[in-house]
Amino acid sequence: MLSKKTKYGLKALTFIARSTSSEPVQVGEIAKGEQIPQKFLESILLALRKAGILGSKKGKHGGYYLRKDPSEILMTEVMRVLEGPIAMVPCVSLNFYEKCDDCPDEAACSVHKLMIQVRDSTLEVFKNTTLKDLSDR
Amino acid sequence: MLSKKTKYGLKALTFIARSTSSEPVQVGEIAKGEQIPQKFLESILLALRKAGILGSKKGKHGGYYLRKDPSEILMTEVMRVLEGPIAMVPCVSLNFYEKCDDCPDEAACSVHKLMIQVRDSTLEVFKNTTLKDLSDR
DNA sequence: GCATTTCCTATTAAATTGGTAGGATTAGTA
DNA sequence: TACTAATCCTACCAATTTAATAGGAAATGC
Repeated sequence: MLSKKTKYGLKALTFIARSTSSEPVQVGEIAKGEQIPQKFLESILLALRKAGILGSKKGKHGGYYLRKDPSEILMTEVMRVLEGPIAMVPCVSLNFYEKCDDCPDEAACSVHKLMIQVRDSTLEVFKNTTLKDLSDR
Repeated sequence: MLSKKTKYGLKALTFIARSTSSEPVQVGEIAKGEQIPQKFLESILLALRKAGILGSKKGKHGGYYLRKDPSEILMTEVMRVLEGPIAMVPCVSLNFYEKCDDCPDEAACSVHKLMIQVRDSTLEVFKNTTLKDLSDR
């Protein structure tokens, strides 16, 4: 299940990408426009900034802005920041690999093989979708 | 993240599919062979039985058996029983559809479009994988 | 120097997950 | 018929995660 955090994060990024103003977009605006609890949204945007996807400016006329063109922001990157690993099990994760404690032999594990296929097909979608695709109507 | 329930369930089904005996497979055997807490496994197999994937026999020499040939048991069916909806958001779920409370217009929602693609690509994998594929080594 | 905004830490309530406990029910067998 | 071995069923519990809230520190612009 997609977390609210991710859902809110994607909506916020789309909102920012659609902004025509030259000034940064403020959390309050996004929260109001997308019906997201403001304080919760703050923490999400902060995470996106720490990951290098967003930039920010403090104080009056401050806010958040994209660090790259929407067409260069891949869903792989965004989803990993917001939702974490794309794989459904750590033992098939490319970026967050961890061995299962229970599985003696990964190559022989039936779940393993299936989850690799799911990972690859999901990855294919995220790799071919950018923020621009989301924000174009 | 894949739940332990699903992981255990898949391993148990594979175990049963690989059994050569003509007698049903007992929970205790599976629990021991796959390192799964027995009581937890009981509840999982019960769910699979109620969904019609497994059959059971009580008493001495009782246990669980497959209701269909492994090659006819699709992952779509199994995953829906164990993990629930395949879609990451209820508003794109084919079998468990629910409207989002926050989204005024589904067609315009940027998250919606992305999640439909993820659902379809995952579905494609599950639709083309059977229990036989998991249990073949 | 004051208002406005992001930034940071801590706390909390609710839901979910993973597992346990205990016994009822059913089927085979001596 | 009594006993044993298995599934079946209900309830409960602990740990974790999620979704949020609270309160203020730090920076910026006027």
